[in-house]
Amino acid sequence: MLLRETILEKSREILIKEGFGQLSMRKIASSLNVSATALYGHFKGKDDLLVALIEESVEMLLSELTHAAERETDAISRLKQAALAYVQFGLDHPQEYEIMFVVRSEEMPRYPKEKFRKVRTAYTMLAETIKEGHLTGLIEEPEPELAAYSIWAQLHGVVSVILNQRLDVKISRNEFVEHSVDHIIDGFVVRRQPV
Amino acid sequence: MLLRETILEKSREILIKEGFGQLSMRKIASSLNVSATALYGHFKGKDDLLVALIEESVEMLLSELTHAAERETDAISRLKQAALAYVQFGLDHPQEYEIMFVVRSEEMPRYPKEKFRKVRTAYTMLAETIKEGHLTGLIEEPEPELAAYSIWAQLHGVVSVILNQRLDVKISRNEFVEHSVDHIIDGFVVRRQPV
DNA sequence: GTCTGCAAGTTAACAGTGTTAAGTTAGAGT
DNA sequence: ACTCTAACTTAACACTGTTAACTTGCAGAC
Repeated sequence: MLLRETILEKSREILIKEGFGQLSMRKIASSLNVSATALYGHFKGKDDLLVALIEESVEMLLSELTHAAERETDAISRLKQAALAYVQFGLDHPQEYEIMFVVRSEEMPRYPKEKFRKVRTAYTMLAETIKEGHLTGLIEEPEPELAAYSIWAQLHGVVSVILNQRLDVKISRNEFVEHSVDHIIDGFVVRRQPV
Repeated sequence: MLLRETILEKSREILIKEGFGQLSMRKIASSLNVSATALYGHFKGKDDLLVALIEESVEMLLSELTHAAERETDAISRLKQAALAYVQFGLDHPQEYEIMFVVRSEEMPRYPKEKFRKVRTAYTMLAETIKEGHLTGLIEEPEPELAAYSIWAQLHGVVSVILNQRLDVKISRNEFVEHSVDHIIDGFVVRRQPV
């Protein structure tokens, strides 16, 4: 019996091992010793399968973000740990990150915007933390939601540049990440000691 | 006579009108009333054609960045104008931006990293400006090249999030851009007046 | 003026993609 | 025992990039 879960498992395996470009319905099917059309009984199409993979990946990411944040007490540390965890997730799971944030909805006409809503949940966590930091006076930011999107975008940029191998080989990856995350987060923080 | 230039022109037309996903060798060829294989006399393959398109687009972007920067005198204004121009270019030319910065080199096995070097020239401009601002004491940044990459990554994130339609509809695009660019650039600026 | 060589195109074909339509098959429920 | 249905099959369509082999027209050399 060919279950939905089995297909997803094998798909993720191929995705991780060979990358998104190599993930084809026929390849998934044949590696399960099954005809390609068999998959269409469990998923409406490749888009549908991909969305299922994406939703699983979002769960993974959210769980890691929550984990990273809950170890800290003050809003700023939480923010920074979450940011670092976000970047780390991208670097540790490049293929998963790609299907979540790089694969354009345009390539998936049948799942336009709504299905991607869940992807956005990542930023609400940021928004909450920022809002909290604002209330406790640690962060000067009148518009937490806007700031959350802004922070998210900037973190996404950091991950993208590394994953797309656009970084100069002379630049240390770790230094780059630290420098960027510091810059992204500390910009929102009220200077703790006067200059 | 079917010239290289004509192919590039038509390719760009299709790219802009229908998007990267719709840009196929056969479509380019047939819209030029020519067989698909004819293109292979002028380009080694689709990768090669794409790289040619990318190089043209990089020229466009660099010219706009230079233009935006040279209107200003101090390093900070130049930096901010260049940053705004970068984002604006991305929003004005989404398809061109995509082939430059989103299409992964993994999808183009024959043009691994080296051919993408020219894309990186954008950041050297930033590095120069930062270095200059550092010398004149307006910017506190001991590592201009690292900072340039960091700024670039963050700007790229801002553009990506908008282009991939990941931004909430309730968030104003202009506000988002302004907020983000301010945050990205001002973080490097020495506070002009004490708090 | 004929002949050669080459550049620029052609058609046919291969291997791959997502997807649909129609047919089979095995097993559970009545 | 019969029917219905879920899960699968093969065949086919319309695409994709790319290669090999063939044609055609034109410029330059003798």
